[in-house]
Amino acid sequence: MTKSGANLNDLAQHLGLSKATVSRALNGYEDISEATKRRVLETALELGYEPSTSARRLAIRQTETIGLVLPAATGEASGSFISEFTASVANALTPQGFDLLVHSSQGESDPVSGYRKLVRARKVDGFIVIRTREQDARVDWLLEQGVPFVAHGRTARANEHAWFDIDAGQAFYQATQHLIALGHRRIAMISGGDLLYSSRLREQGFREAMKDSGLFVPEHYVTEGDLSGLEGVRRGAELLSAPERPTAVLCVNDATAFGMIKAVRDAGLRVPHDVSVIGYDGVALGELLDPPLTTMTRSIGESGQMVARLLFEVLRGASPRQHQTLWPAELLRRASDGPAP
Amino acid sequence: MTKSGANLNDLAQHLGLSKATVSRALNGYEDISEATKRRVLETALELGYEPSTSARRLAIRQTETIGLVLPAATGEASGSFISEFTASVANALTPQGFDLLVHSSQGESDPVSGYRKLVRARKVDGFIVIRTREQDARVDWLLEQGVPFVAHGRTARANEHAWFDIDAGQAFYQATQHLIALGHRRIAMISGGDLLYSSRLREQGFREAMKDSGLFVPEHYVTEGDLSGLEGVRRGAELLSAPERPTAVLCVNDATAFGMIKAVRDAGLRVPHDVSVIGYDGVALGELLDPPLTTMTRSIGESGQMVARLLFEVLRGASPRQHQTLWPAELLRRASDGPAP
DNA sequence: GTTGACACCGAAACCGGTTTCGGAAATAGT
DNA sequence: ACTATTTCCGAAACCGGTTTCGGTGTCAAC
Repeated sequence: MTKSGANLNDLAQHLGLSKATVSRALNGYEDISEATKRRVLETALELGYEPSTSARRLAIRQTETIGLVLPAATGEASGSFISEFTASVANALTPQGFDLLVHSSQGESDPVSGYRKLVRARKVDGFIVIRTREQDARVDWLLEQGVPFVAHGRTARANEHAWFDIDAGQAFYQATQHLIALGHRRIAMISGGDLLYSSRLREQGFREAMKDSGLFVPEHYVTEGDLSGLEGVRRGAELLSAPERPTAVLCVNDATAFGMIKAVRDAGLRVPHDVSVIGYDGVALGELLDPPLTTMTRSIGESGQMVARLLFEVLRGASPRQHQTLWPAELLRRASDGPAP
Repeated sequence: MTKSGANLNDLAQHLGLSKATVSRALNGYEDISEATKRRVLETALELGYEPSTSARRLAIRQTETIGLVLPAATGEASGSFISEFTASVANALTPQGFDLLVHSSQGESDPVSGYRKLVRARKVDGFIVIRTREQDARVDWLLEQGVPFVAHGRTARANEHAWFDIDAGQAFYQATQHLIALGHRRIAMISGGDLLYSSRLREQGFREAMKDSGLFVPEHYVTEGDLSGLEGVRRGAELLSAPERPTAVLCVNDATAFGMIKAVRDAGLRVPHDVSVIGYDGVALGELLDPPLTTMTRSIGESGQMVARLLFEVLRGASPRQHQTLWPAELLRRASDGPAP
């Protein structure tokens, strides 16, 4: 892997200058004359010189790398989110000379162990934490260790760390209002439990909207899936066989909504004629469903960029308190919602 | 990031030994007595010593990192593939002490530039190349530079490099035979053009099976999508409005198949009663469709592990010729295929 | 009592950059 | 003309490991 010949020493000798001067010239220091700077740049180009990243990292005591550890149980549900998010983060890192190190914590029972490994080996300067939970062991540990990071999603300790989040609670509030405006009264929700803090917040958004409209939510109208389509089918079937069948069901994510739609079909009913269904995520496949899924969404790519930007601020030493960003989601109305029967 | 105190020097002094001895003790060299080895290990543990990865990488002239550059136009179609594949690769790399560096080539017109950057900066020891095309500029360049890599998927130069691939051609051959056995004669296919070499191979598998059964494939029966669901809808609509409407359609991937199913529905027909549809990929959401999608598949996680394993062989200096692996795919029969009308 | 082999360990070079500190030359100030 | 600044560059230390090459000390062999 060291076929490219020229290192800093070669370059310096070739120029009749010292390593120090060449290094500073290449890094644009002010105390090098314009003339030599130019000369150095030219010769560097000519010799095809490129600094060794390993040497650089050792010298500057930074890795210029940020870590992303993929959660263990990342079902198909969040597949496209993860790939798109990863790509956009990597993309935002590149212009700053940073790399993205992806680690997987499959097969490890402890969600923190991946982080611990990377920190102890000093392989990264900071982390991006995704799919946050309300009580998040990873966040606890990073906070305790004082490792820089920004979370995509809030936690119970959101006021202590930098985060970026989509205001899914607000989105569910509005979606609920939307359904109410369509005449629905018996509205249910398939939540995602504690797998995702956002799941609870979505639930709260739904509950508040109902309360604000003076509508009652029976106990069994809020049920907990696991963000998967299969659970959507099961929970959906339960909801539909309940004594007072709901006329609309909000789903914590699109995968669950797909399952819900299947459950409606299995029950011999139709969407949205008998039951309206709304999801969250905006996966492209929703467009192809029968009917096309109404959902809530926000550009994943923009989220990734935003998170990366926040992380740079944090690395620069900014207080996390000033780097907590909430963006609204939009209701993408397709055809799985309609007036109450 | 250098809060952890002990480095090799500290450790050596603390032990009254030299750096060299301590280093060799930690790396299990034979010329260190068992007694001191033990002593070193213990003290290292006690002091919480962990070698600096940056220093190590500089010294051994290796990065112990492999690069994965995400293709620019990776639509939602391959989202879950990429995330799952990435995770499994990262997972397989960890036990060997290797890291996965993910780079994105969004916004860059040249598919090679990402690779060039990583190689010049000496940030990786090798690459994993995904979504290969028949004429693949990335493979050409890596071959030319002599950079170690293994491809997930074949190319026109498959005999020159290491690769791992699923035998999708064979899978399509069998799927076609399966449809023929069900009585279908007018079978069409929505291909993926040159975006993916595998797409052509799938097409060939289909064509051969037809030929081997003495069936004719009209010109317009093989049409080219772009692997997206939307194109599936469009191409599907075209196929259905053709004079001799096909009774079965093979789709290059599941996303396209989803689109095809929608096209059938839009045309007022039913799957599989009027038209059978078969996809490829085995995405979980296919299970929730109406009807559940018949598809071809092979574990993505196993593929990732296999690719990683091959890469280690290549890095060890093995000839690429001995590291070309083809695995069969399986037909996952759900409910979108049936007897010819 | 040498000698040779062997088991263990240390000094120092090296990997390839960055950074501190100071010195020489050129310029400005009086 | 002589000092005081600047301007520009070099020597050397440093980052934290690995590796080469010897150099002891011990023990068996002769």
